Amino acid sequence: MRAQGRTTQRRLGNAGLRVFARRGFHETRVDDIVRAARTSHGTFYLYFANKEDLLRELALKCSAAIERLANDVPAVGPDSEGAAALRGFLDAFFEVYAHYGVVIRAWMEGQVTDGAVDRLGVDAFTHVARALWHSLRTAGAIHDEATVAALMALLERTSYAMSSRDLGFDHAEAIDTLTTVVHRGFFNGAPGP
Amino acid sequence: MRAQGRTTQRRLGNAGLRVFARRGFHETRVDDIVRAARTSHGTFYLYFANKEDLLRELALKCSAAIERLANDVPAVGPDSEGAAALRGFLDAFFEVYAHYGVVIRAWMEGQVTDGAVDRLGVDAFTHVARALWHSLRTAGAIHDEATVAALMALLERTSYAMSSRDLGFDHAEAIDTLTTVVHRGFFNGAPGP
Amino acid sequence: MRAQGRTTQRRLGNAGLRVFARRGFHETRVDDIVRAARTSHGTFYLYFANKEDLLRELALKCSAAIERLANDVPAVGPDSEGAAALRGFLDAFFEVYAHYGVVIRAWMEGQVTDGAVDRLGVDAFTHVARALWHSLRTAGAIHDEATVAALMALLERTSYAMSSRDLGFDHAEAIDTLTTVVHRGFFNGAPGP
Amino acid sequence: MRAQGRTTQRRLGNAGLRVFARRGFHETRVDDIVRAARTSHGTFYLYFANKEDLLRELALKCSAAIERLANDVPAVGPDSEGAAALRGFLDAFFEVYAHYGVVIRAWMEGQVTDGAVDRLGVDAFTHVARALWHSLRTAGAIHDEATVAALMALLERTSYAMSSRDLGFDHAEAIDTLTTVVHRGFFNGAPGP
DNA sequence: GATGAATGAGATTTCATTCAT
DNA sequence: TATGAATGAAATCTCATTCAT
Repeated sequence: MRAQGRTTQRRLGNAGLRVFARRGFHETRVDDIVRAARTSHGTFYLYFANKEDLLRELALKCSAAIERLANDVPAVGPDSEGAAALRGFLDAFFEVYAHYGVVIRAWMEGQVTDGAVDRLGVDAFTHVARALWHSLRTAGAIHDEATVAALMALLERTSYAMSSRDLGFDHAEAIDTLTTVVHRGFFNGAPGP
Repeated sequence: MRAQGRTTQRRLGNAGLRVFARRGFHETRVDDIVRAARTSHGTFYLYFANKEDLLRELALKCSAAIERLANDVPAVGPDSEGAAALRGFLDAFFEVYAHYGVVIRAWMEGQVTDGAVDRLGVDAFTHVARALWHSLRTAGAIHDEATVAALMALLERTSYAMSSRDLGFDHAEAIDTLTTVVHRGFFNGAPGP
Repeated sequence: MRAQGRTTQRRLGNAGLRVFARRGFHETRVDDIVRAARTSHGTFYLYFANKEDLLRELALKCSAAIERLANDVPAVGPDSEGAAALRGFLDAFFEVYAHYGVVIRAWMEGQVTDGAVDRLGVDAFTHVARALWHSLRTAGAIHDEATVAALMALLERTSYAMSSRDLGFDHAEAIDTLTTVVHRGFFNGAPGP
Repeated sequence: MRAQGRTTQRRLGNAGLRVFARRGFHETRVDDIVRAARTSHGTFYLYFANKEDLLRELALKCSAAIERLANDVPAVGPDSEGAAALRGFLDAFFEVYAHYGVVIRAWMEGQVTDGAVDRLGVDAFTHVARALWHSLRTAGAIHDEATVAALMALLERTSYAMSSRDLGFDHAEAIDTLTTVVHRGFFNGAPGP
């Protein structure tokens, strides 16, 4: 594949991400994607075996991004410095979600049927969870499985809400509050001034 | 419509809930529903204009169930009695979610296109959120909008995880832990012994 | 069949005529008819074998009405008295058409598949044509087959136009003019004053 | 759309005209059309939104043909030369009707639901009527609205009869007679020898 | 006599995918 | 490498007709 081909493939990938986000995976027609990418049906099938294959490719990129997140889980101390570190991580988390939200949801709803790729996603999230577990333990906080699951849930759900529906509150402020809540509720953060 | 008709309609509604839950709304074929309800295509279209219309009807019932939840948000004190009250509410919340999870997800993904019904759902969740806000205030805890949103997110996301994927942990135990986390993290609950 | 039954049957017949006229035979649903007759599907099939059967019944009544027309074709002299006689006939013709137009059209379009009934219609129109032929001959006018066909066509087509589309001209005036045209063009009527 | 596509679309249009003529619009199944055009269901819906849309396209062509007729209405003198000119026009009129009869009937029965296209048809016929009005006036004959309407009716109805049912008389002879009748009855044509 | 529920054959329509150019 | 045309399997939906009550 040469430069032109790679460009076309990338254009299709981006178009897919855009249209999936707007319409949802199932409601998206191949026709929508090729129109958004300003190319043709024939071309789409030149680069992807089918609609799911495109999702799979996007899922691969997404899992890589999540793995990077896992490596960036910081140590979170009880003081304001810990809160800042936590906040940086939450920022990064939401960033990934804003970009790959659809893919993540498709994942969670079991629409990624390729077992290997599905596994990659589960693994990536597991790594984030494990990193959080370590961080919680380091902080001397409760760190059993359920707590970690609850923390993950909180992050995912909030990300989803922030990326999909405009809930009428300020983005930065929301992260601030969430940081506080997570810091105190999960990481034994000290009550603020 | 007579008794027999009402029965059939109810049977179709229940079948829909079952099949939607198993297959997801988009993947469900009208054929699946009528087979599950042991009736015919024609009969389905006698009672519902189409698949979406069935979802709409289910959404109506669901919003009523959520409204009932909103009325049952208890006062949550810092002691173990408060924790027990909270736990009761969480139980009820998960119950509704286990029953109507698909509908709620369809709602959140914007598949309920009837504006009026969509509004009912938003309203119902808003009422729950407002009731939680009151309860947080009564408990003397942080109760700004973002905190409430985060709490709602935690409940929803955990409910989803518990109703859809078997995460390999015990149901009752999970609610226990969640109760503790929410009690301490959101309601100023006293640290356990 | 007792009085109540006959009433119901008549109600269905009238409803059919009404709905056929509004929607056309093919576009009419049995459902439309029973709703218009304020009765039920089951009842409809109590009195008619199917939708076509209703059309057949209406066609029977219609052919009787047309036969009566055939018997009322007057002698048409060249003077104003002849014109008056002609006008009376045209009035009657339009009357029948206004009532049974749909049935006649269904006939002409071959939607009455019962051969015997179709024949009744053809016969009835043939009788009218033959009566007109006699009248033309009596008047000393051209009276070959094609002329009669053309005259019939003129009557039918005008009736159709008058019964279906509002062409923005006055009904009575239209019959006056048509009387003049037919009188002069077909019956050797004397030019007016 | 490229050459191949245009060919296929035209093939479908012609097939539609053929099948509509044979079966009638309502009785025609999309299946009949694609079989006649030797193509597939999918292809049909590639070029037309549905059966009505095809009718609409045909109606567009038809209205153009009728507009051409309107421009070809000749002056009709009282002598045999006038009769010949009239005959030429009637020939053209029947030609159009033989080709587009179904469409015209569908029009008159209100099956063309697109208001704009319906309007085109009404306009086209109005133009023919207006041209006939001019011609009648030029000939010094009665030329009020109703007379023109009657003349139009005669032409349409005869065309319909000639194109749809074999009435057992000779085509050419029928036009001859009609020419005579119209010439004398409407255009003040001189009585023949 | 009357009813509304149920049916299923058949029609319409969609859309992922293949193919010839 | 790119394209638009073509396909047909599968889905949705309609509605005349039958039937149990």
